[in-house]
Amino acid sequence: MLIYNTLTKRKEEFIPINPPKVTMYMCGPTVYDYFHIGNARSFIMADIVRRYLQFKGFQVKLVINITDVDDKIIKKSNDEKKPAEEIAGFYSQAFFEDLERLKVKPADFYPKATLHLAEMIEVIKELESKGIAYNIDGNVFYDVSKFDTYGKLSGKNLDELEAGARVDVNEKKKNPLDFSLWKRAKEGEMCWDSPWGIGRPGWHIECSAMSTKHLGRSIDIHAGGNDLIFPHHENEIAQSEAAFEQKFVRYWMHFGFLNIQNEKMSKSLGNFFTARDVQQKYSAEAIRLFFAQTNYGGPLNFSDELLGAAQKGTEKIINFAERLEEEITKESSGNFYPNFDVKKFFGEFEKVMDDDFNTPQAVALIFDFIRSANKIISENDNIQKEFYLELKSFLKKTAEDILGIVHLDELKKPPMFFLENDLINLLINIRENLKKEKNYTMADLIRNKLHEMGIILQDSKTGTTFKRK
RNA sequence: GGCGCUGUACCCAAGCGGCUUAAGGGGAAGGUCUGCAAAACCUUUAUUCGUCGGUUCGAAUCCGACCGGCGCCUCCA
Repeated sequence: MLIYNTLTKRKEEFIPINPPKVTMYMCGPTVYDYFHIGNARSFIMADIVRRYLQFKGFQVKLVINITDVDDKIIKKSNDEKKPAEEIAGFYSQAFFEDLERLKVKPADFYPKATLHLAEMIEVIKELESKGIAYNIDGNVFYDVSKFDTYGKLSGKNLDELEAGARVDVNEKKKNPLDFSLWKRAKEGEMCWDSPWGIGRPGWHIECSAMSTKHLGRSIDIHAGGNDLIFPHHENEIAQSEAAFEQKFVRYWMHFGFLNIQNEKMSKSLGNFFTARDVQQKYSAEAIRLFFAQTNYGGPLNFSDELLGAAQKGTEKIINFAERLEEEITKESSGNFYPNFDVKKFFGEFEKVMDDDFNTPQAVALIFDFIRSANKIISENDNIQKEFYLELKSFLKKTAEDILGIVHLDELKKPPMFFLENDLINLLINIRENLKKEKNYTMADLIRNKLHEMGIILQDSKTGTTFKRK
C-alpha cells in the first residue's frame, strides 16, 4: 500500500520497520480548552488510518500525547485562578469524552508531558553534550545551525527563513530560529528541577522524548495537522535525529485544515465550533462520513449545509442496514442466492484504500454497493438469508469497522417501555383494517400522529413496518 | 518575499496520460411502486474539468504563462 509522505512529497510503498508491527505517533491536544471540529478531522482521519492498517493485518501501536504544560494552560490557570493541573485534568477528560462520542477508538497510550520530565531532560542533556544545545541563564536553546538538514520536512532553508524576518529576534538566542528546549521558570508557573535550574520544558521536546520512550527511536508513522509541519515537526526531527543519530520517522502524514468560508478554522481566529457542539446536531457517523468524503490532505470547508448532506448520506446507509436486518431476523428464508459479486466490491475497496487511504472512493464504492444490492433485493423475493448475511458482513467490515460511518448494533433503539412495540403493532393492525375499509383519513391520522411521536410507518406490499427516528 | 496547497455540475467532491464521450453524496425535475406518504429503484441535471498556449496518436490529468482562493514562515490539528 501507498502512503503520501510529507518528507519526500511523494506516495511511497508502506514498509514498516518491523512488520507486522507498526508504530504510530500522533500529536494530541494541548488541554486548555475543548477541541474544535477542525481538530476532530485529524483525530478521525488518523483513526481511519489506524483501523485500516489493522485490517491489513498490522499490529498497530498508537500513541497520542497530551500536552499538559504549556503557555496557554498557564494563562488559563491564571485567568481562572485555578491550578494548571486542574485545567489540564478537566480538558483531558473532555478530550477523551469527545473522542469517544466521535467513535474514535482509543489510542494504546496517552502519555502526558508532565509525567515525562526525566525523559525530556535526558534528551536535552544529550543535545547539550553534543554541543547542539546551549544554555543562557537557565534557558536552553537548540542551535539549528548545527543540524545540517534543518528544514527538510517543511521545504525551507535557513537563509530564507532568516530573510523572512517574521521571527522575533528575541532575547539572547544566537539565531532567531533557535527554539526553546528548556524555559527558565517565571514566578508562579508550574516548574521542575533540572540541570539548568528550575523551569519547564519547551513544547517540541515532549514529542521527541515521549515517542522515543513509548515507540522507540525510529517510528513508522507520525501524524498531525498541516500546521504542525513547521516548526513543530521540523523541530522534532532536529531534536531526535541529532540526539539519537538515526532516522526519526519513516512516514510523515499531515491532515488538511477544516475551513469556514475558505478561512482556516482556528482558535486564534475565533471562527470555530467545538466538536461537542457539532455533535449535538449531527451524529458521529455523519461527521465521519463528511470527513471521509474528501481526501485527508486537502482543505475542506465546513458548513451546516455540508454536514446536513452527510447526515442524509448516513441515513441512506442506515435504511439499507435496517432492510438487511429485517430480512435476517425473519423466521423464514428463501432459497435463491443472487449472482452478486460481493468479493469484487471488497477487492475494489481494498484497492482504493491501499492508495493512500482514498476514503472518498471507498465511500463512493459503498454507495455503489448499496444501490446495486437494493436493486437485487427489490427484484427478487425468494432470497436466501445467507445472501443478506454476506451483504451485512461487507457493510460491517468496510463502513463500520474501518470507516466508522455506520454502527449496526446501534440501529435498533430500545423501546421506551416493554409494551411499546406491542402497542405500536396494535395501532398498525387497526390501521390495516381502516385501510381495507378505505378510511384513509383515519389511517393517515394514525400515521401522522405516530410520526409526531417519532415513529415512522412504512407501508409495503408485504405489510407495514415501523422504525424510530 | 520564500515555501506549499488549491480552482471539476446548483452545492460538496473523486479522478491525476488511454479502462472516464468525468465516480460518489446532497439538491432539483420526471417516472416505477403505493389509496396517499415514506423507503427503494430507474431516468435527467459537466460534449466538459479557472484562462490562454504547448507537448502527445491521445490531456481534467504533463509543461509554460496568466487569473483567482487558501495555508505555513509566530501558539494552533
